[in-house]
Amino acid sequence: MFNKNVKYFTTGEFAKICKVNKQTLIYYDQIGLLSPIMKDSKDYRYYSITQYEFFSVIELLKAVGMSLKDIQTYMAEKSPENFLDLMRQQKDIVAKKRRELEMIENIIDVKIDLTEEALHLDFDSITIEHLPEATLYLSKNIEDSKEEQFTKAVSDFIDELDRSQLDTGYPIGGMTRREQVLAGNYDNYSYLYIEQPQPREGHPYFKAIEGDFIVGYHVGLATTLGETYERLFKVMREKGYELGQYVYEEYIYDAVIKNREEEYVTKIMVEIKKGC
Amino acid sequence: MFNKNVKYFTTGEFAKICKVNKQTLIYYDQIGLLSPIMKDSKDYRYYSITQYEFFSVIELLKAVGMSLKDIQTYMAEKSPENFLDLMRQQKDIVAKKRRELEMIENIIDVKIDLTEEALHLDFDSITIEHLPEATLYLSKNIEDSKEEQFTKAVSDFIDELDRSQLDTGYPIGGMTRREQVLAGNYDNYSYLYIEQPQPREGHPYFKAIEGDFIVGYHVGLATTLGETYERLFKVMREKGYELGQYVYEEYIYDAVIKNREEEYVTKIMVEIKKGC
DNA sequence: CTTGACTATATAGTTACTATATACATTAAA
DNA sequence: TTTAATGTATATAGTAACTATATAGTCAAG
Repeated sequence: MFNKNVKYFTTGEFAKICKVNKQTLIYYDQIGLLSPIMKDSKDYRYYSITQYEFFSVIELLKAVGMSLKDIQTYMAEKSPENFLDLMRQQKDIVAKKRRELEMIENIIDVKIDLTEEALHLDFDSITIEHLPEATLYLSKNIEDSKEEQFTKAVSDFIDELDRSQLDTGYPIGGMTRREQVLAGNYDNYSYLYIEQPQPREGHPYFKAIEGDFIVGYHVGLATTLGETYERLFKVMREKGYELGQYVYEEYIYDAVIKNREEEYVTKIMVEIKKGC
Repeated sequence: MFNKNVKYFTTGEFAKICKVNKQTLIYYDQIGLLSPIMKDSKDYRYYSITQYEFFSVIELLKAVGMSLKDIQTYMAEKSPENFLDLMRQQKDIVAKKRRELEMIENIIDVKIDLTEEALHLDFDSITIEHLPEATLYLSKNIEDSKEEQFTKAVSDFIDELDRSQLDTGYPIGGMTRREQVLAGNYDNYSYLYIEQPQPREGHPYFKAIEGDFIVGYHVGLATTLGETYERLFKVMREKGYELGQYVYEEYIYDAVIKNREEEYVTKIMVEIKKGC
């Protein structure tokens, strides 16, 4: 829309308009993606303002993730129809990217909330809490699983989190069945789980029961988890409770937040019921 | 949350879980960003499942645009407080990125609409149309401007489009004042403009008047625009109209869509009024 | 006991710039 | 009018974050 074709921009001026490095324009010229409309006898480049519209489409296509090579391939076969096709494809791609960012925003919010909460916790405390019903997405049953089975189950679980966008930012936890806990096998999980604060249709969710829990924190290596379990059970017995169906374990501080394994913090939630 | 520390993943298995190339994990190990929890005597790498949480945070930070170096810098100084700070920063960055993508989605929609419309146009037709009021964002006045002034004005205009997110995907057009058109100076624009279908507060917009226009299309180089203007004026006179305040020019097909300049199409909208 | 699938390292290639070195051109100030 | 600053150019090297390839050692199954 500028027929003032007499008026040209030098490489520096055009780079400033485009908000890129001058070298980038020279590079685009070299690879033949965007060449100046004119070169003078001294090989000085001159760009016309019509080329800005061209440049801004390149930027658009770059922003949606197209490679310069693919952009070039399109530019070699320009037509209104091809442009329409391209735009329609990119529309879907960019919508997907936008939704991904929205998911990341949610995950970040969850991480902020969880970390803020963790900062106010007293890791020495053992409390009896009434927890509301929670929706959990579970892995396959992994109780007594062998190495390959466990590996496969974890792999499948994480695959599904990715595929179905079930990664909410909440930690991945482990549920251990009452009988295993009583036998001292704290690390023989029945399921892995991840909390779903906004459960969606079409997934087989597990509803963690609403009820009373003894909640405590284990600071240190997983190998010494037994000590914390003993402390919890002591309180449980003192208060006249019996072990419920499941015990839940989640990392509060892990390798993402703490350097040394001895500083990792595990939250343990023991389902309890009044002894008869 | 997995104290089944006995169960390890080989590089290949872990790469599959993380959905990355095996070489990428080796690379991360080399730069010290994410090293396996264990190496055996044959230098085989073994990852524990706790490292997946770590990996997924790396992915999150990468997704919001952090460099591996910056991620590494954070990881060297981990603490709940630093993690919180980091997440709060990233929250804003990712929100900005999301809004950018939303803008791109809008631009793509506009480009699709405009291109679809263009496909149904008859470029030989000359029509008299009643156009509704339109909101335009204008450049500085560039009538009779010298080369540097013009360059500066264009540069400032485009800067402002970027800064204030006024790039709607509509073409940048040129408005020429009646007197210049009458004198045959079709290329002496008074203003550049871009249409704003959803005008926002706080900008000095120009309201293109609602009224009758002669609309025609010029196929070919801008240097021959005069011919099309003559055809338009002929129709104008025949129908007993007089030239209104401004003439508007926009590219329908430009370098983004057509290869050869002779195929470019310019839409010309001539404001008209009934002769007295 | 060999075959196929895995592991490792080392090195080179890739993309899209970005920086640097060197040389020539233009412009503004002394 | 010369000189200094700023601009242009090319050529080449460096960068980030992989990715591919070549070569060699390891392991488990038939």
